[in-house]
Amino acid sequence: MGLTGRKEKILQAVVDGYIENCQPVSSSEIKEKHLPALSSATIRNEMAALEEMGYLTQLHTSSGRVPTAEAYRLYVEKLMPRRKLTRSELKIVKRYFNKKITELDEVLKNTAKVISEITNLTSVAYVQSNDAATILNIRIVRITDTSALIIIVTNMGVLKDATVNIGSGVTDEYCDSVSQFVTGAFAGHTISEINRQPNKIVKQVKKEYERVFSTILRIFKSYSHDDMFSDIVLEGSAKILEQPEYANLKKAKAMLEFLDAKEELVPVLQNSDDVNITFQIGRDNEIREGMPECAIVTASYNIGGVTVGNAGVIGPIRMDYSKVVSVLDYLSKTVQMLPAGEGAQGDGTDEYSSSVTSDTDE
Amino acid sequence: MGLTGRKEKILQAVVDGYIENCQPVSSSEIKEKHLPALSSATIRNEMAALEEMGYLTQLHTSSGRVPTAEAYRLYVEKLMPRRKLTRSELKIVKRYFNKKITELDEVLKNTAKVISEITNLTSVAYVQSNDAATILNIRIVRITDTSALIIIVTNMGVLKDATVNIGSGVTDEYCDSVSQFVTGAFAGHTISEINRQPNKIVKQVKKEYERVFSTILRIFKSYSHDDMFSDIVLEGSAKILEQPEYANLKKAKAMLEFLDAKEELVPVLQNSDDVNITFQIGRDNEIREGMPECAIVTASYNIGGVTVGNAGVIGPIRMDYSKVVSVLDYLSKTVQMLPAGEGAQGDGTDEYSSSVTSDTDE
DNA sequence: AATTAGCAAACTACGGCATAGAGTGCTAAA
DNA sequence: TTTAGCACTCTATGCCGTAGTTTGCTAATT
Repeated sequence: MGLTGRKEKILQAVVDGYIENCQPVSSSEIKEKHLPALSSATIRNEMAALEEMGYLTQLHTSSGRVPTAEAYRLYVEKLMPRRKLTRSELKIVKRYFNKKITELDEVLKNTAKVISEITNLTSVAYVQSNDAATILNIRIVRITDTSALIIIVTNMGVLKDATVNIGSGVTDEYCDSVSQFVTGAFAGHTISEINRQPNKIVKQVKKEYERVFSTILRIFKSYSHDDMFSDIVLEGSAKILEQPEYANLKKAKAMLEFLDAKEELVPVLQNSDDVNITFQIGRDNEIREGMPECAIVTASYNIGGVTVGNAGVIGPIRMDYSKVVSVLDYLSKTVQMLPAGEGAQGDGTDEYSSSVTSDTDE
Repeated sequence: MGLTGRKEKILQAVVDGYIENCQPVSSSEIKEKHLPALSSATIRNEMAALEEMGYLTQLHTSSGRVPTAEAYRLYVEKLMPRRKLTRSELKIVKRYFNKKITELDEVLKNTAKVISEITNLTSVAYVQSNDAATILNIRIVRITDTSALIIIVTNMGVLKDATVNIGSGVTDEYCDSVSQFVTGAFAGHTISEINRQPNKIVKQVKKEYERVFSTILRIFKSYSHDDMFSDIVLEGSAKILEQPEYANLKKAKAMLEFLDAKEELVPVLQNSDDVNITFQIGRDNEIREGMPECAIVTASYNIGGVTVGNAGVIGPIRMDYSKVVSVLDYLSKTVQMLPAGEGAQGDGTDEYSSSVTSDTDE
């Protein structure tokens, strides 16, 4: 069922007004600020209709109207104004990204900080575990007489390094031969392929390579989708308390507890890969049970078509979606993430660094 | 000025009572629960004296007494009961530490979680940057044609690995020769020695090694005390809101903002190395300016006489110090941290794992 | 000299009450 | 279809009085 232009205008006015003040919006307020040509009575009638349609509610019979979650969904889809970042907002971005950034962790942290600072909401960023990486090379490096370091190089960067304890005296020659063997075995395959059917890919393993071999398999396992490894960063959790909807201590606590359990946030933050920005607006079934009422907006960050991570905000359903979208959009376009997969280690040189361009292009 | 035994008893009763209920303690309450032999009037006189001495205050003329910060300081030093962990508390410890733990990060996180869960306070743990580690070996491993990974092995574990970009085609032979050179240059020295006078330790560097060399120096720099690298973990920040003293939204927000700025927490958490447990009880000059009123109790964790990190709690001045101390004490004695320095990488095998003994020995 | 009973004074916490103000829905007129 | 006018509903706020708690002080007691 479509909305007439006037209803749309009024709905937008209510949402905008409520986002701004967190106060029920009255008919006279709308008349004055947005539709002076109409009388408040007419606007009241339209608002009553919008309530009938499920877009508005009242807290009590003599209060103004408040948008429903459905109204916000329509708002982000059609109604909301598309902004660019203001000069001062761009300054904030630059402040965090103009220096050389050498670690993926830092990019994550800074992204989250920028988002939180500009939107004044709690933000979250994380690197997605990605088992689509293809193995290029595996190196075993002797550390002590009995232990060695495993280095796995993929097309998305250096994966993870774990030390493995190899009973007796380890020689460099032994390491080289294991390196050759495992590289030969795995190179060219993606991690998910290997996880799915390790036996098919590798037919036979020499007895003395067993230990290294199983350790490597274990590392791959930790990258599978089921047992997701991911680095998650939260910024500005105190900002939750600035939102009037969490002024109630009980609600504030529920929200903070939700944020505290970082690991459990991951499934909630997952968004569909084909869309750049995902909205989850207080629809309970979409999100974890027992979760406090809130909205989550996330953007996925891609490198060469592959999603490497997500970043976004968590806040009350009444949030400034327009601003949030503009920030997420801008960052996803301009912050160049390191061309390395999850768990990649830092880079001591200047070759990779995040850059921010001066202009947005919407 | 010493306290008579009776005054001590009354003071202890007030502190204990206030810790338990967060309610001003009245003379009659003390009479009933602790000193039935005395009249409330006598106790009132003593309490007035304790107020005169700076150990108690009242919120208003007709309220009971509340301990001052000074009272808590005396309490933790002399008055408080020394407990052992209860059976159920030990269970919590075991729940987090009975599985194999392979990464220092995990130990940190679990330590913080245990502390937070048992004390019901916000806890914090961090690994101290330690530049006392001695270099054993440095390996340069070829990753791609133009880049290599630097692995630094110290007596405290594998330090950090950074990729370095080496302009033209990198061969394994080149890597080996660089490895030999830098190992020869640095092995046997501590990081702080190298940071202090790199030129004295290494006289001359071949032109083609320059790049790798400077990258390594930069890594060492990041471990110096000035530019501290440290991993800091916060657990249960939502628990702050359970404390009545932060029921006020403004105070809660101040506290959460303080916790949000993790980096700034480090200097606050630093404690004197020679003492096992350090108390900072609302003495403003000791702690950062603008900090909300709170108490911080930290324990330092040592391996072989070297402090590898700290862990503790942050909460209201009125906290259950007795319980806090018993937990910190127990953990510092029984959780065996990984024998690896800061920044050590994970360990894919079972060789290192944290263990928890079943009994306390106080 | 120390302790205690008794009592007035101080102060908070709470519930009830009345009032002001904001906003709506409805009806009848334009 | 729109609007003016009005009664009705509900919240928010401040005021007031009362009940209850705890203290400090004084005078009596041990």
